[in-house]
Amino acid sequence: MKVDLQIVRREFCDTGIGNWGQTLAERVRAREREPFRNEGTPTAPPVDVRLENSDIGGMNKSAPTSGDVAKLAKVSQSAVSRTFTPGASVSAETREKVLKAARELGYRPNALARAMISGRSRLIAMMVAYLDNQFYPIVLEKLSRALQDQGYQVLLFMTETGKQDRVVQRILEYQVEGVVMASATLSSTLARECAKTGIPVVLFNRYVPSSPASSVTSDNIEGGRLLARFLVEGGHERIAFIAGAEDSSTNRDREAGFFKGLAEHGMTVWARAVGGYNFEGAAAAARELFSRKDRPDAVFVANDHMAFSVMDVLRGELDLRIPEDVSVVGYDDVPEAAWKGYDLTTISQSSQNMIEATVSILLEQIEKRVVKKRAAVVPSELIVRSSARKPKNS
Amino acid sequence: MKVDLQIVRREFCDTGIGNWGQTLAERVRAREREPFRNEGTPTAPPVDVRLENSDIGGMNKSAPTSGDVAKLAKVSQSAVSRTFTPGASVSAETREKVLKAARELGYRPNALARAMISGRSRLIAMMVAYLDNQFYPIVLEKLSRALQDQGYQVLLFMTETGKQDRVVQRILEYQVEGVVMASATLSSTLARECAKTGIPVVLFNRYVPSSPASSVTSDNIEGGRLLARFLVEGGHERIAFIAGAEDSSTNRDREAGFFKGLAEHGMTVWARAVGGYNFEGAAAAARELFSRKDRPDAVFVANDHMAFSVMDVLRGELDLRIPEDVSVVGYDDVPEAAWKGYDLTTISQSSQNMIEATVSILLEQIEKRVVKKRAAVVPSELIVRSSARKPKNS
DNA sequence: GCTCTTTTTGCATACGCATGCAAAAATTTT
DNA sequence: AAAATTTTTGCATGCGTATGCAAAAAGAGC
Repeated sequence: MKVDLQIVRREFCDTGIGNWGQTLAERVRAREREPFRNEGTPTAPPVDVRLENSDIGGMNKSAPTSGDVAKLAKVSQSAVSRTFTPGASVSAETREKVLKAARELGYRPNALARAMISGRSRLIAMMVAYLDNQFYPIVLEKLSRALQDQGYQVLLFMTETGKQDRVVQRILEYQVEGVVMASATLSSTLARECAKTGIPVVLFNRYVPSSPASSVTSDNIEGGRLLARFLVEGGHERIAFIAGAEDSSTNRDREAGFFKGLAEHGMTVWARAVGGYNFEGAAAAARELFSRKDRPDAVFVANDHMAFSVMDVLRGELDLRIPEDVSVVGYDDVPEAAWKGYDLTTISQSSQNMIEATVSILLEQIEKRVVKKRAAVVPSELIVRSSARKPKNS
Repeated sequence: MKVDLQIVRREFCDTGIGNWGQTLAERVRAREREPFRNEGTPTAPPVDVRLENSDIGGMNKSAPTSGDVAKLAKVSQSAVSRTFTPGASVSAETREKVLKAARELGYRPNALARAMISGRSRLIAMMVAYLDNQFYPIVLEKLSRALQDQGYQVLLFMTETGKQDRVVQRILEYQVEGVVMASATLSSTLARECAKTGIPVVLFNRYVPSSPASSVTSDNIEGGRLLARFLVEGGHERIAFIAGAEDSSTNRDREAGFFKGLAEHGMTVWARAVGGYNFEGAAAAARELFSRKDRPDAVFVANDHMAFSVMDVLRGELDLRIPEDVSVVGYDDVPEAAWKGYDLTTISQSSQNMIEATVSILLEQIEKRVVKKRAAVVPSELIVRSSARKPKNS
């Protein structure tokens, strides 16, 4: 077994020899005449490593088990298990023996077996519908890191409208200990299905009163109000709104707060269109709103992702200047909003805070084995940039 | 057991009552006076669902097993297993009985147990260092979808430089059947570590000659050449380069191809700086290159992500016009490159093709149980937009 | 030294499922 | 109708680990 491994490694070394620079030069030269090459030949000759039942010389090598370690360390399998279980009762002496043997064999506990026996998979499912709105990749990254730090892993599930049921089945088959549904447009019956099984579900950036699932949102209503006030105080008179997906709670709340905010200043919305939270929809909505005469002089686009599209249409197609002719504000404060090409005034919903709330809700419910509906609302903050005319006195 | 569930559900319904509109209005009103509220009280009273060892009335309810289904259907456990194993030998009659019982109990096969016994976890690890460069979220999304379609799931691992070893341990503990390392800056010894265990590893967007891991890249050398030619033919005379991470293969190849391309037209690079594939590094590099007199009239930035930052500095801080004063080209063709605020001329490395290659390499090696180094190179295509002066005759 | 308490250890079992094997049932052939 | 063949079924076992339990070992106190 050890010998086998050595052979394998020597093979790798043999074929991999040659320093980087030379290899690179070769590759450059090789491509000088033939510009494109699909599935190009590997620079180094392929290295074959046959595994599996070659039955030559007896046992197939496979990952060492706790039993193997036990045998080598001359202790029981339980001792090995306890060595790798924090808080279990092992003497320092046997622990050392076990660790030594484990190192020698390259032993790693099998997380799946552990999950089975202990009923704790340490897996959290993350359901996402799309990752092109930059808000979600960032959430995914932060959530994944936070959970990793707590000893959990993220199992990723991409959903498509229509196929969501099957995805939920898969999630449950994998015995995940919690579910984060991060998409504004996921069917809420899914959350109920999950909750039926007793695993905690967090609707991320979404709130459904009738659902048993917990939720984490920013204060979308307040965010909408802040934007309304900002635009009104900026002296705008024809203020429009471009909605996201109309059946999403984020859109409803942002819109409700926005309208409320307008009303508080004695105004109403000048025009409204629906962008569906996607790029093309937003562009179409912008064309619709701004090609009539009496066009709006300001527009709140329900999220940043759409706002970029709207700004492209306004400047590129309709020759309008931002913010001189039209003010544009968005929602989310994704990184691109700070890029100078857009410099978008927007509402920051702190992904950091939202992640922390999510993790804390999940872990609490997992550990206490109590699924309790919680709704965390993190504050919204107005981020003023240059895409909208500012109030005089601020 | 069934009764319990009913109770739980009724509780949910009771608290969740009230149509959306009313709830919304309430929430709006509730916030009129107190603008911000952290961890706000949930709109609906919390719903408690106690699970677990209440020991009242005997058994705890837990997920039904194949044994439970077998008992109800009056067949053996094997029959249940075979019903859920495609291609196994079951008569239509018993299959029906089993399915009926399964439906009745809400049975779902336990993927972890299945993985243990069959040795096939159907889990693929995806290692990523960061998701702020939009190229990677897109890859993650597409890869995840593609694998899902093949019956696999993606287990996500975020790595930080320094903590990578621990992450690899975790990956291996979860018995993943394959690993995709999607980051230009991952230590290559990790790939070797994985390969030692006999599971296929694909370096995504990275190539390491000395590593046993397979790789999928775009033709970075050719891409660099194409850009060089494009800039030269565009009449630029002082062409600069801003590198990414210097130890990454993407940067080396892009740079090598670019220099080669310049050389083919009798030119050499005018200036060079290092941006490290991150936003701030790129900005600093731009300031460095463009604040001396005799500033470049064109710059190739090693990826789009950095290019956006460079463009912001050029236009925002240095008051240069693009492309009139400076031409900028990037690499990757991330979605933002098409946004009108940047409209970046770049090289498209087709994530679609790269994903397909990745999946095909992985699945082939998983199924045949043979780990063989393969290096797929997908073609690079020049995408001409407006951020760089174009050649006269094209 | 001996008893009493605390810690350590190994045994045995269970987690939920897949699968080889042989018996049973169904089907085909003679 | 009996024999030969094919299909279906159940039994038993094992995947790799965690853990309750009782036996063994190690300390503590006298």
